[in-house]
Amino acid sequence: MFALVDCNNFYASCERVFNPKIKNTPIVVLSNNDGCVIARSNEAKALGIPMGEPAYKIQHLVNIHNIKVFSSNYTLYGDMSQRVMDTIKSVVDSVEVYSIDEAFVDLSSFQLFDIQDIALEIRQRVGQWVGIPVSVGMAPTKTLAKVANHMAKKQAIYNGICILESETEIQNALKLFPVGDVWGVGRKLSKHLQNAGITTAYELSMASDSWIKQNFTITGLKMVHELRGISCVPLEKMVPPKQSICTSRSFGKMVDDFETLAEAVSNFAARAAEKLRRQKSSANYVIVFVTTNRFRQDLKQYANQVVVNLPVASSLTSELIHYALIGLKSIFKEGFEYKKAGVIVSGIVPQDEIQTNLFDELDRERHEKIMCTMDLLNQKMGTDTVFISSQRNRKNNWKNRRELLSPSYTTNWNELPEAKASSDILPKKRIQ
DNA sequence: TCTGGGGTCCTAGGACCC
DNA sequence: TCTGGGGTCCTAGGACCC
Repeated sequence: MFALVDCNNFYASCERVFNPKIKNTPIVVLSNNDGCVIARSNEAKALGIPMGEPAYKIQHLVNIHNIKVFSSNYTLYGDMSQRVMDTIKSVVDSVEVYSIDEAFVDLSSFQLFDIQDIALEIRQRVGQWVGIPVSVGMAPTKTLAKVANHMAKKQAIYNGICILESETEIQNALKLFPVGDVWGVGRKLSKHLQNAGITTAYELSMASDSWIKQNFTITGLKMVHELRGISCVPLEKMVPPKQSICTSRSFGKMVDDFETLAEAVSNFAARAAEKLRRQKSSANYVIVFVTTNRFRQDLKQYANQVVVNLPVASSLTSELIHYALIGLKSIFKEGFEYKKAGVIVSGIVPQDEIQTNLFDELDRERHEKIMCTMDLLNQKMGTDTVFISSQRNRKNNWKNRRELLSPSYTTNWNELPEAKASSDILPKKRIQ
Protein backbone atom coordinates (compact mmCIF):
# COMPACT_ATOMS: atom_id res chain seq x y z
CA MET A 1 0.00 0.00 0.00
CA PHE A 2 0.98 3.58 -0.67
CA ALA A 3 -0.22 6.74 1.03
CA LEU A 4 -0.37 10.17 -0.51
CA VAL A 5 -0.21 12.96 2.04
CA ASP A 6 -1.31 16.25 0.50
CA CYS A 7 -1.53 19.63 2.21
CA ASN A 8 -4.91 21.28 1.87
CA ASN A 9 -4.79 24.58 -0.06
CA PHE A 10 -1.12 24.69 0.88
CA TYR A 11 -0.10 28.30 0.18
CA ALA A 12 -3.34 29.66 1.57
CA SER A 13 -2.92 27.49 4.68
CA CYS A 14 0.68 28.74 5.13
CA GLU A 15 -0.56 32.33 5.18
CA ARG A 16 -2.94 31.42 7.99
CA VAL A 17 -0.53 29.73 10.35
CA PHE A 18 0.95 32.93 11.76
CA ASN A 19 -2.04 35.13 11.00
CA PRO A 20 -4.97 33.58 12.85
CA LYS A 21 -7.15 36.61 12.17
CA ILE A 22 -7.78 35.25 8.70
CA LYS A 23 -8.67 31.74 9.84
CA ASN A 24 -12.15 31.83 8.37
CA THR A 25 -11.85 34.50 5.71
CA PRO A 26 -11.47 33.74 2.01
CA ILE A 27 -7.80 33.85 0.92
CA VAL A 28 -6.14 33.75 -2.47
CA VAL A 29 -2.43 33.62 -3.24
CA LEU A 30 -1.14 35.08 -6.50
CA SER A 31 1.61 33.84 -8.78
CA ASN A 32 4.87 35.70 -9.27
CA ASN A 33 4.40 39.27 -10.40
CA ASP A 34 0.97 39.21 -8.73
CA GLY A 35 -0.35 37.67 -11.92
CA CYS A 36 -2.75 34.76 -11.49
CA VAL A 37 -4.53 32.98 -8.67
CA ILE A 38 -2.50 29.89 -7.74
CA ALA A 39 -3.99 28.98 -4.38
CA ARG A 40 -7.39 29.44 -2.77
CA SER A 41 -8.77 28.71 0.66
CA ASN A 42 -12.03 26.75 0.82
CA GLU A 43 -13.95 29.97 1.35
CA ALA A 44 -12.42 31.45 -1.80
CA LYS A 45 -13.22 28.29 -3.77
CA ALA A 46 -16.81 28.55 -2.57
CA LEU A 47 -17.00 32.05 -4.03
CA GLY A 48 -16.32 30.53 -7.44
CA ILE A 49 -12.80 31.84 -7.97
CA PRO A 50 -11.15 29.57 -10.53
CA MET A 51 -7.57 28.37 -10.40
CA GLY A 52 -5.24 30.31 -12.69
CA GLU A 53 -7.54 33.31 -13.07
CA PRO A 54 -5.70 36.61 -13.70
CA ALA A 55 -5.85 38.77 -10.60
CA TYR A 56 -7.46 41.77 -12.30
CA LYS A 57 -10.41 39.63 -13.34
CA ILE A 58 -11.38 38.85 -9.75
CA GLN A 59 -10.91 42.36 -8.37
CA HIS A 60 -14.68 42.92 -8.07
CA LEU A 61 -15.07 39.73 -6.01
CA VAL A 62 -12.18 40.76 -3.80
CA ASN A 63 -13.93 44.05 -3.04
CA ILE A 64 -17.36 42.57 -2.44
CA HIS A 65 -16.32 39.65 -0.25
CA ASN A 66 -13.32 41.20 1.42
CA ILE A 67 -11.01 38.46 0.16
CA LYS A 68 -7.48 38.55 1.54
CA VAL A 69 -5.00 38.54 -1.34
CA PHE A 70 -1.32 37.62 -0.99
CA SER A 71 1.72 37.75 -3.26
CA SER A 72 3.43 34.37 -3.23
CA ASN A 73 6.00 34.07 -0.48
CA TYR A 74 8.12 31.12 -1.53
CA THR A 75 10.56 31.57 1.32
CA LEU A 76 7.72 30.95 3.75
CA TYR A 77 6.13 28.11 1.76
CA GLY A 78 9.47 26.39 1.22
CA ASP A 79 10.25 26.44 4.91
CA MET A 80 6.76 25.30 5.90
CA SER A 81 7.04 22.48 3.36
CA GLN A 82 10.30 21.36 4.95
CA ARG A 83 8.58 21.26 8.34
CA VAL A 84 5.66 19.24 6.99
CA MET A 85 8.01 16.72 5.33
CA ASP A 86 10.18 16.40 8.43
CA THR A 87 7.09 15.76 10.52
CA ILE A 88 5.81 13.07 8.15
CA LYS A 89 9.27 11.45 8.29
CA SER A 90 9.03 11.43 12.08
CA VAL A 91 6.04 9.09 11.76
CA VAL A 92 7.06 6.89 8.82
CA ASP A 93 10.32 5.93 7.21
CA SER A 94 9.84 5.57 3.46
CA VAL A 95 8.84 9.02 2.27
CA GLU A 96 9.09 10.46 -1.23
CA VAL A 97 8.78 14.23 -1.32
CA TYR A 98 6.82 14.55 -4.52
CA SER A 99 6.18 18.29 -4.61
CA ILE A 100 6.18 21.27 -2.31
CA ASP A 101 2.91 20.13 -0.74
CA GLU A 102 2.73 16.37 -1.37
CA ALA A 103 4.52 13.27 -0.17
CA PHE A 104 4.11 9.60 -1.05
CA VAL A 105 4.66 7.06 1.70
CA ASP A 106 5.44 3.36 1.21
CA LEU A 107 3.35 1.43 3.69
CA SER A 108 4.46 -2.05 2.68
CA SER A 109 6.24 -2.64 5.97
CA PHE A 110 3.03 -2.11 7.96
CA GLN A 111 0.15 -4.43 8.70
CA LEU A 112 -3.02 -3.50 6.88
CA PHE A 113 -4.97 -2.96 10.10
CA ASP A 114 -2.37 -0.42 11.25
CA ILE A 115 -2.53 1.95 8.34
CA GLN A 116 -5.63 3.84 9.46
CA ASP A 117 -3.77 4.68 12.67
CA ILE A 118 -0.70 5.80 10.76
CA ALA A 119 -2.78 8.14 8.63
CA LEU A 120 -4.43 9.56 11.73
CA GLU A 121 -1.07 10.06 13.39
CA ILE A 122 0.37 11.90 10.36
CA ARG A 123 -2.65 14.13 10.10
CA GLN A 124 -2.72 14.89 13.78
CA ARG A 125 1.02 15.48 14.14
CA VAL A 126 1.40 17.73 11.09
CA GLY A 127 -1.62 19.68 12.25
CA GLN A 128 -0.25 20.15 15.74
CA TRP A 129 3.45 20.64 15.02
CA VAL A 130 3.23 22.69 11.83
CA GLY A 131 -0.32 23.99 11.74
CA ILE A 132 -1.07 22.82 8.21
CA PRO A 133 -4.12 20.61 7.51
CA VAL A 134 -3.38 17.55 5.38
CA SER A 135 -5.43 14.85 3.68
CA VAL A 136 -4.30 11.26 3.36
CA GLY A 137 -5.28 8.82 0.61
CA MET A 138 -4.20 5.18 0.74
CA ALA A 139 -4.34 2.47 -1.92
CA PRO A 140 -2.28 -0.29 -3.55
CA THR A 141 -0.67 2.00 -6.18
CA LYS A 142 0.41 5.62 -6.33
CA THR A 143 -2.21 6.46 -8.96
CA LEU A 144 -4.96 4.97 -6.80
CA ALA A 145 -3.57 6.74 -3.73
CA LYS A 146 -4.06 9.96 -5.69
CA VAL A 147 -7.69 8.98 -6.29
CA ALA A 148 -8.15 8.17 -2.61
CA ASN A 149 -6.61 11.51 -1.66
CA HIS A 150 -9.04 13.33 -3.95
CA MET A 151 -11.92 11.62 -2.20
CA ALA A 152 -10.52 12.35 1.25
CA LYS A 153 -10.45 16.01 0.32
CA LYS A 154 -13.71 16.35 -1.53
CA GLN A 155 -16.06 14.28 0.60
CA ALA A 156 -16.60 15.37 4.17
CA ILE A 157 -17.55 11.87 5.39
CA TYR A 158 -13.95 10.71 5.09
CA ASN A 159 -12.70 13.30 7.53
CA GLY A 160 -9.46 13.72 5.62
CA ILE A 161 -8.51 10.06 5.39
CA CYS A 162 -9.61 7.66 2.67
CA ILE A 163 -8.45 4.06 2.22
CA LEU A 164 -9.16 2.18 -1.00
CA GLU A 165 -8.26 -1.40 -0.42
CA SER A 166 -10.60 -4.11 -1.71
CA GLU A 167 -11.33 -4.62 -5.40
CA THR A 168 -14.93 -3.49 -4.91
CA GLU A 169 -13.97 -0.34 -3.03
CA ILE A 170 -11.54 0.57 -5.77
CA GLN A 171 -13.97 -0.11 -8.60
CA ASN A 172 -16.78 1.82 -6.95
CA ALA A 173 -14.47 4.78 -6.45
CA LEU A 174 -13.24 4.67 -10.05
CA LYS A 175 -16.80 4.57 -11.40
CA LEU A 176 -17.43 7.98 -9.87
CA PHE A 177 -14.04 9.43 -10.77
CA PRO A 178 -13.85 11.63 -13.91
CA VAL A 179 -11.16 10.39 -16.29
CA GLY A 180 -9.71 13.89 -16.58
CA ASP A 181 -8.83 13.88 -12.87
CA VAL A 182 -6.67 10.77 -13.12
CA TRP A 183 -2.96 11.39 -12.41
CA GLY A 184 -1.29 11.59 -15.81
CA VAL A 185 -4.38 12.56 -17.79
CA GLY A 186 -4.14 16.17 -18.90
CA ARG A 187 -6.28 18.29 -21.18
CA LYS A 188 -5.31 16.62 -24.44
CA LEU A 189 -5.58 13.05 -23.26
CA SER A 190 -8.84 13.79 -21.54
CA LYS A 191 -10.36 15.03 -24.77
CA HIS A 192 -9.01 12.08 -26.71
CA LEU A 193 -10.49 9.65 -24.17
CA GLN A 194 -13.86 11.41 -24.09
CA ASN A 195 -14.01 11.14 -27.87
CA ALA A 196 -13.43 7.41 -27.53
CA GLY A 197 -16.36 7.24 -25.10
CA ILE A 198 -14.27 6.92 -21.95
CA THR A 199 -15.47 9.30 -19.26
CA THR A 200 -14.64 7.63 -15.94
CA ALA A 201 -11.48 6.20 -14.47
CA TYR A 202 -13.25 2.85 -14.30
CA GLU A 203 -13.85 2.81 -18.06
CA LEU A 204 -10.20 3.70 -18.59
CA SER A 205 -9.08 0.83 -16.37
CA MET A 206 -11.21 -1.55 -18.48
CA ALA A 207 -9.75 -0.50 -21.85
CA SER A 208 -7.64 -3.04 -23.70
CA ASP A 209 -3.87 -2.96 -23.32
CA SER A 210 -3.24 -2.89 -27.06
CA TRP A 211 -5.57 0.04 -27.67
CA ILE A 212 -4.04 2.02 -24.80
CA LYS A 213 -0.49 1.31 -25.90
CA GLN A 214 -1.25 2.26 -29.49
CA ASN A 215 -2.92 5.54 -28.56
CA PHE A 216 -1.18 6.60 -25.38
CA THR A 217 2.17 4.81 -25.50
CA ILE A 218 3.91 3.08 -22.67
CA THR A 219 3.14 5.90 -20.23
CA GLY A 220 -0.59 5.43 -20.75
CA LEU A 221 -0.30 1.69 -20.29
CA LYS A 222 1.48 2.09 -16.96
CA MET A 223 -1.24 4.45 -15.84
CA VAL A 224 -3.99 1.95 -16.71
CA HIS A 225 -2.18 -0.87 -14.91
CA GLU A 226 -1.85 1.33 -11.86
CA LEU A 227 -5.62 1.91 -11.94
CA ARG A 228 -6.07 -1.87 -11.94
CA GLY A 229 -4.00 -2.10 -8.79
CA ILE A 230 -0.71 -3.22 -10.37
CA SER A 231 2.03 -0.96 -9.06
CA CYS A 232 4.23 0.39 -11.88
CA VAL A 233 5.51 3.61 -10.34
CA PRO A 234 7.85 2.86 -7.44
CA LEU A 235 8.53 5.13 -4.48
CA GLU A 236 11.61 7.28 -5.06
CA LYS A 237 13.18 8.11 -1.76
CA MET A 238 16.29 9.71 -3.23
CA VAL A 239 15.82 12.85 -5.27
CA PRO A 240 17.78 12.47 -8.51
CA PRO A 241 19.84 15.53 -9.47
CA LYS A 242 18.08 17.83 -11.92
CA GLN A 243 18.94 17.51 -15.59
CA SER A 244 18.10 21.10 -16.32
CA ILE A 245 17.64 24.13 -14.15
CA CYS A 246 15.61 27.15 -15.22
CA THR A 247 15.39 30.58 -13.65
CA SER A 248 13.07 33.03 -15.33
CA ARG A 249 10.74 35.86 -14.44
CA SER A 250 8.21 38.16 -15.97
CA PHE A 251 9.19 41.76 -15.45
CA GLY A 252 7.18 44.14 -13.31
CA LYS A 253 7.36 46.64 -16.15
CA MET A 254 8.18 46.36 -19.82
CA VAL A 255 11.90 46.55 -20.52
CA ASP A 256 13.30 47.88 -23.78
CA ASP A 257 17.00 48.49 -23.10
CA PHE A 258 19.90 46.07 -23.13
CA GLU A 259 21.38 47.14 -19.78
CA THR A 260 18.27 46.30 -17.81
CA LEU A 261 17.87 42.97 -19.57
CA ALA A 262 21.54 42.26 -18.91
CA GLU A 263 21.06 42.89 -15.22
CA ALA A 264 18.04 40.59 -15.10
CA VAL A 265 19.83 37.85 -17.04
CA SER A 266 22.89 38.19 -14.76
CA ASN A 267 20.66 37.60 -11.77
CA PHE A 268 18.95 34.61 -13.37
CA ALA A 269 22.34 33.09 -14.20
CA ALA A 270 23.51 33.70 -10.62
CA ARG A 271 20.46 31.91 -9.22
CA ALA A 272 20.95 29.02 -11.64
CA ALA A 273 24.62 28.74 -10.64
CA GLU A 274 23.63 28.58 -6.97
CA LYS A 275 21.13 25.83 -7.68
CA LEU A 276 23.81 23.91 -9.59
CA ARG A 277 26.26 24.15 -6.71
CA ARG A 278 23.58 23.11 -4.25
CA GLN A 279 23.13 19.79 -6.07
CA LYS A 280 26.92 19.49 -6.60
CA SER A 281 26.84 19.58 -10.36
CA SER A 282 27.99 21.66 -13.30
CA ALA A 283 26.41 22.60 -16.61
CA ASN A 284 27.84 22.22 -20.11
CA TYR A 285 25.66 24.84 -21.73
CA VAL A 286 23.55 27.87 -20.96
CA ILE A 287 20.33 28.81 -22.74
CA VAL A 288 19.17 32.41 -22.66
CA PHE A 289 15.71 33.44 -23.81
CA VAL A 290 13.78 36.68 -24.07
CA THR A 291 10.20 37.35 -25.04
CA THR A 292 7.81 40.25 -25.45
CA ASN A 293 4.32 40.26 -23.92
CA ARG A 294 2.33 37.68 -25.91
CA PHE A 295 -0.95 39.04 -24.57
CA ARG A 296 -0.33 42.45 -26.09
CA GLN A 297 -1.08 41.74 -29.72
CA ASP A 298 -1.14 45.50 -30.31
CA LEU A 299 2.64 45.55 -29.81
CA LYS A 300 5.37 44.13 -32.05
CA GLN A 301 6.20 40.61 -30.93
CA TYR A 302 9.62 39.01 -30.65
CA ALA A 303 10.87 35.91 -28.90
CA ASN A 304 14.19 34.19 -29.27
CA GLN A 305 16.60 31.92 -27.50
CA VAL A 306 20.16 30.83 -27.91
CA VAL A 307 22.31 27.99 -26.65
CA VAL A 308 25.83 28.90 -25.52
CA ASN A 309 28.30 26.07 -25.05
CA LEU A 310 30.76 26.40 -22.21
CA PRO A 311 34.42 25.44 -22.74
CA VAL A 312 34.28 23.36 -19.55
CA ALA A 313 31.24 22.35 -17.51
CA SER A 314 30.88 25.00 -14.84
CA SER A 315 28.88 26.17 -11.85
CA LEU A 316 30.87 29.38 -11.34
CA THR A 317 28.54 32.37 -11.07
CA SER A 318 30.88 34.76 -12.87
CA GLU A 319 31.47 32.35 -15.73
CA LEU A 320 27.81 31.49 -16.23
CA ILE A 321 26.93 35.19 -16.20
CA HIS A 322 29.69 35.88 -18.72
CA TYR A 323 28.38 33.35 -21.23
CA ALA A 324 24.74 34.17 -20.55
CA LEU A 325 25.47 37.78 -21.46
CA ILE A 326 27.24 36.74 -24.66
CA GLY A 327 24.07 34.81 -25.50
CA LEU A 328 21.84 37.75 -24.65
CA LYS A 329 23.88 40.05 -26.88
CA SER A 330 23.35 37.72 -29.81
CA ILE A 331 19.55 37.64 -29.53
CA PHE A 332 18.79 41.14 -28.24
CA LYS A 333 17.02 43.37 -30.73
CA GLU A 334 16.43 47.05 -30.30
CA GLY A 335 12.91 48.41 -30.49
CA PHE A 336 10.89 45.82 -28.57
CA GLU A 337 9.12 45.88 -25.22
CA TYR A 338 10.43 42.82 -23.39
CA LYS A 339 8.24 41.20 -20.75
CA LYS A 340 10.15 38.15 -19.72
CA ALA A 341 13.60 36.61 -19.87
CA GLY A 342 15.23 33.53 -18.45
CA VAL A 343 18.30 31.38 -18.16
CA ILE A 344 18.33 27.59 -18.39
CA VAL A 345 21.44 25.61 -17.57
CA SER A 346 21.59 22.13 -19.03
CA GLY A 347 23.93 19.35 -20.02
CA ILE A 348 24.33 18.84 -16.30
CA VAL A 349 27.06 16.55 -14.97
CA PRO A 350 28.18 15.74 -11.44
CA GLN A 351 30.89 18.07 -10.14
CA ASP A 352 33.41 15.25 -9.89
CA GLU A 353 32.86 13.91 -13.40
CA ILE A 354 33.77 16.98 -15.43
CA GLN A 355 35.59 16.57 -18.72
CA THR A 356 38.44 19.08 -18.46
CA ASN A 357 39.89 21.11 -21.30
CA LEU A 358 43.59 21.17 -22.12
CA PHE A 359 43.46 24.82 -23.10
CA ASP A 360 41.40 25.99 -20.15
CA GLU A 361 43.13 28.95 -18.54
CA LEU A 362 40.84 29.48 -15.57
CA ASP A 363 42.12 28.55 -12.12
CA ARG A 364 38.97 26.66 -11.29
CA GLU A 365 40.02 25.42 -7.91
CA ARG A 366 40.50 28.96 -6.74
CA HIS A 367 37.21 30.15 -8.19
CA GLU A 368 35.41 27.28 -6.54
CA LYS A 369 36.75 28.37 -3.18
CA ILE A 370 35.42 31.85 -3.83
CA MET A 371 32.01 30.42 -4.71
CA CYS A 372 32.03 28.36 -1.56
CA THR A 373 32.71 31.44 0.55
CA MET A 374 30.11 33.45 -1.34
CA ASP A 375 27.46 30.77 -0.78
CA LEU A 376 28.26 30.64 2.93
CA LEU A 377 28.00 34.41 3.29
CA ASN A 378 24.77 34.64 1.33
CA GLN A 379 23.28 31.77 3.24
CA LYS A 380 24.12 33.30 6.56
CA MET A 381 23.54 36.98 5.85
CA GLY A 382 20.82 36.83 3.22
CA THR A 383 20.56 36.45 -0.56
CA ASP A 384 22.98 38.61 -2.55
CA THR A 385 24.91 39.94 0.42
CA VAL A 386 27.80 39.26 -1.96
CA PHE A 387 27.10 39.37 -5.70
CA ILE A 388 28.70 39.86 -9.11
CA SER A 389 28.71 43.49 -10.18
CA SER A 390 26.71 42.93 -13.37
CA GLN A 391 23.79 41.90 -11.17
CA ARG A 392 23.43 45.58 -10.29
CA ASN A 393 23.79 47.61 -13.46
CA ARG A 394 21.10 50.12 -12.68
CA LYS A 395 17.85 50.59 -10.80
CA ASN A 396 15.95 47.35 -10.30
CA ASN A 397 13.08 48.31 -12.51
CA TRP A 398 12.73 44.86 -14.02
CA LYS A 399 11.84 43.26 -10.69
CA ASN A 400 8.59 41.46 -9.99
CA ARG A 401 5.63 43.14 -8.50
CA ARG A 402 5.04 41.70 -5.03
CA GLU A 403 2.84 44.24 -3.44
CA LEU A 404 0.90 42.00 -1.10
CA LEU A 405 3.74 40.01 0.44
CA SER A 406 3.36 38.50 3.89
CA PRO A 407 6.33 38.41 6.30
CA SER A 408 8.86 35.58 6.08
CA TYR A 409 7.81 34.53 9.57
CA THR A 410 10.11 31.55 9.87
CA THR A 411 13.26 32.52 8.00
CA ASN A 412 13.98 36.18 8.76
CA TRP A 413 14.84 37.51 12.23
CA ASN A 414 13.23 40.83 11.40
CA GLU A 415 9.94 39.30 10.42
CA LEU A 416 9.22 36.89 13.25
CA PRO A 417 5.59 36.53 14.26
CA GLU A 418 4.56 38.61 17.24
CA ALA A 419 2.39 37.33 20.03
CA LYS A 420 0.79 39.95 22.18
CA ALA A 421 -0.51 39.07 25.60
CA SER A 422 -2.15 41.22 28.21
CA SER A 423 -3.81 40.47 31.50
CA ASP A 424 -5.49 42.27 34.37
CA ILE A 425 -2.46 41.71 36.53
CA LEU A 426 -0.18 43.57 34.18
CA PRO A 427 -2.62 45.94 32.56
CA LYS A 428 -0.13 48.45 31.27
CA LYS A 429 2.50 46.11 29.97
CA ARG A 430 2.50 44.58 26.59
CA ILE A 431 4.58 41.48 26.28
CA GLN A 432 6.03 40.64 22.93
C1' DT B 1 -3.16 48.48 -17.36
C1' DC B 2 -3.04 43.76 -15.41
C1' DT B 3 -2.12 37.18 -17.82
C1' DG B 4 3.53 32.44 -13.21
C1' DG B 5 7.51 29.39 -12.84
C1' DG B 6 9.96 25.07 -12.88
C1' DG B 7 10.35 20.60 -14.04
C1' DT B 8 10.13 15.34 -16.42
C1' DC B 9 9.22 11.88 -19.87
C1' DC B 10 8.31 10.15 -24.44
C1' DT B 11 8.32 10.04 -29.50
C1' DA B 12 9.38 11.03 -34.20
C1' DG B 13 12.62 11.96 -37.33
C1' DG B 14 17.15 13.10 -39.03
C1' DA B 15 22.06 12.20 -39.09
C1' DC B 16 25.22 9.07 -38.64
C1' DC B 17 27.63 4.32 -38.08
C1' DC B 18 28.87 -0.50 -39.97
C1' DT C 1 12.40 -1.60 -63.30
C1' DC C 2 14.63 -2.99 -59.19
C1' DT C 3 18.26 0.54 -54.48
C1' DG C 4 19.39 -3.53 -47.33
C1' DG C 5 19.29 -4.13 -42.54
C1' DG C 6 20.24 -2.98 -38.05
C1' DG C 7 21.70 0.04 -34.97
C1' DT C 8 22.79 4.67 -31.86
C1' DC C 9 22.57 9.39 -30.75
C1' DC C 10 20.62 13.80 -30.75
C1' DT C 11 17.01 17.29 -30.89
C1' DA C 12 12.56 19.47 -31.14
C1' DG C 13 8.23 19.38 -29.74
C1' DG C 14 4.34 17.79 -27.28
C1' DA C 15 2.36 15.87 -23.42
C1' DC C 16 2.17 15.76 -18.51
C1' DC C 17 2.99 17.24 -13.34
C1' DC C 18 2.97 20.66 -9.29
